[in-house]
Amino acid sequence: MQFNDKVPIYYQIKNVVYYQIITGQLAPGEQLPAVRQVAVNLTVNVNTAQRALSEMVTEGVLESRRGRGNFVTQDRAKITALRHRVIDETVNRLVKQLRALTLSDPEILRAVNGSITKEES
Amino acid sequence: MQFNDKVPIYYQIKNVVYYQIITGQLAPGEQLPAVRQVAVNLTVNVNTAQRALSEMVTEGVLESRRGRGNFVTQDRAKITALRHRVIDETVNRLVKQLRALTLSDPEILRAVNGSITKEES
Amino acid sequence: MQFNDKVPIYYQIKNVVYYQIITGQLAPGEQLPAVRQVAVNLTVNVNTAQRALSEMVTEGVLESRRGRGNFVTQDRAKITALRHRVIDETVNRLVKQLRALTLSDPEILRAVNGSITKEES
Amino acid sequence: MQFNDKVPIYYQIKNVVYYQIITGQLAPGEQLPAVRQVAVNLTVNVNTAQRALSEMVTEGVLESRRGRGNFVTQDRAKITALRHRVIDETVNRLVKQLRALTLSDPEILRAVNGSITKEES
DNA sequence: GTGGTCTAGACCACC
DNA sequence: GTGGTCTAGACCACC
Repeated sequence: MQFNDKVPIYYQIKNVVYYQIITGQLAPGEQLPAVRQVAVNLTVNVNTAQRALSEMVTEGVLESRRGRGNFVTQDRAKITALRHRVIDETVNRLVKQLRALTLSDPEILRAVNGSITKEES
Repeated sequence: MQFNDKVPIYYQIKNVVYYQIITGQLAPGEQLPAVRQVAVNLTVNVNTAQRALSEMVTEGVLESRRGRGNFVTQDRAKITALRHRVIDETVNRLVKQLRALTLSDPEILRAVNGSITKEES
Repeated sequence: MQFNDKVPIYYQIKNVVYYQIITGQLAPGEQLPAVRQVAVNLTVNVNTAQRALSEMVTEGVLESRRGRGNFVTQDRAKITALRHRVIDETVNRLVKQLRALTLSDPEILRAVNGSITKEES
Repeated sequence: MQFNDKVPIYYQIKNVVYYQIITGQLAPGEQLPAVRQVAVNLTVNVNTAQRALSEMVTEGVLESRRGRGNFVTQDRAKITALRHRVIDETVNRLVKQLRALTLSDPEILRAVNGSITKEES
């Protein structure tokens, strides 16, 4: 009997920022709060916040301007690609979970369709 | 900026057991490890494990036989109902996430369909 | 030879609150005293009081507003259902006791009728 | 907010013995276990057990034979009277509770009738 | 051995 | 301030 998925914190931070960029809460070119501020906001170690941000810089989602701060990329194509990547990961995770629940592929489709059709979801 | 999943531990435990029951790793009528054993296995306090199990007893998913232990219900209908409940919650959570990613309903369906069709997921 | 009622304390607390809600001493939507206050009033541990209240939240009899307090449900149908549930349990317990006292069903009815008719009860 | 009914222990003991006599588990003339034994069985103080028994002796339900022990009365009329007394108290208590739950007298009768009619009670 | 309940005390999240 | 969760440790009932 195992549980504790233990998604690393820096990974969770990345996802939060991803969502904000995809939904436009963080616009292209917009400046992010200072790393130290991010760390305080999330009650997280500065190094953890730094790791999350620097990985996103590597990915090209963020741009780091030395001494100025971190900024959302202005490259719309990169944001679109990010959106597709996050969607894919989300959907794949779900499909995996549903298959683990012994659902066949047609049943999965029907379940998703049912959830969409309902108004209250 | 918020993240902290903060899914209570007892809730996570419930989900692990749910999965084991739904997938048949825990068969109907099968005995669970003793509460204290569950607590040790998950490095969790006995009360926390107890809470998870006793809630599942209330739900009818488990049966508690005083002084004997906890057992998976023998009532197949309850297990089926549990499976549907867990599936619903899983799918609804996904749909919510995808909508948050600004996906329209047809896009959601297409995305799920795409994920299923791919072999490597 | 067994006796020890051993009705758990949290269960007794629930019953007290049930009565207050059913009789209207606690009106729909009314706020309950803080959990810690309830615990002090009943000279009971906070966790015990918390357990009683949170079970009633699960049942839908109470509503918990995080950081604000616990409130009686505004849903009159739930209160009516609660009243019926408590009545049923009370009556069933009695009938069981009377049958244990070797009363036949007609004798039970006659006894209840007699008790009602008397003025001094 | 009050609860703790606090039915005195000696009173609870009396009720247990009453039931045993009424249902015939303790036959007329039958000897009861020694007071010290009763106390041990119920994990109760000897004085408490003694009080329960001596009150029942006063009531004529039990007979104490010095140096021999306590015995159920042989007088059937007393047992019958006891049965009626216990029934009356039980029924009156119920009626009181149901009235507290804002039930009218006809509703009480209907509720009891309903409970009797159901097979599963 | 098993589960069920309770207390004491802590820490967190939301307000 | 409010409720929610968790740990540590105890004691009881049933087996």
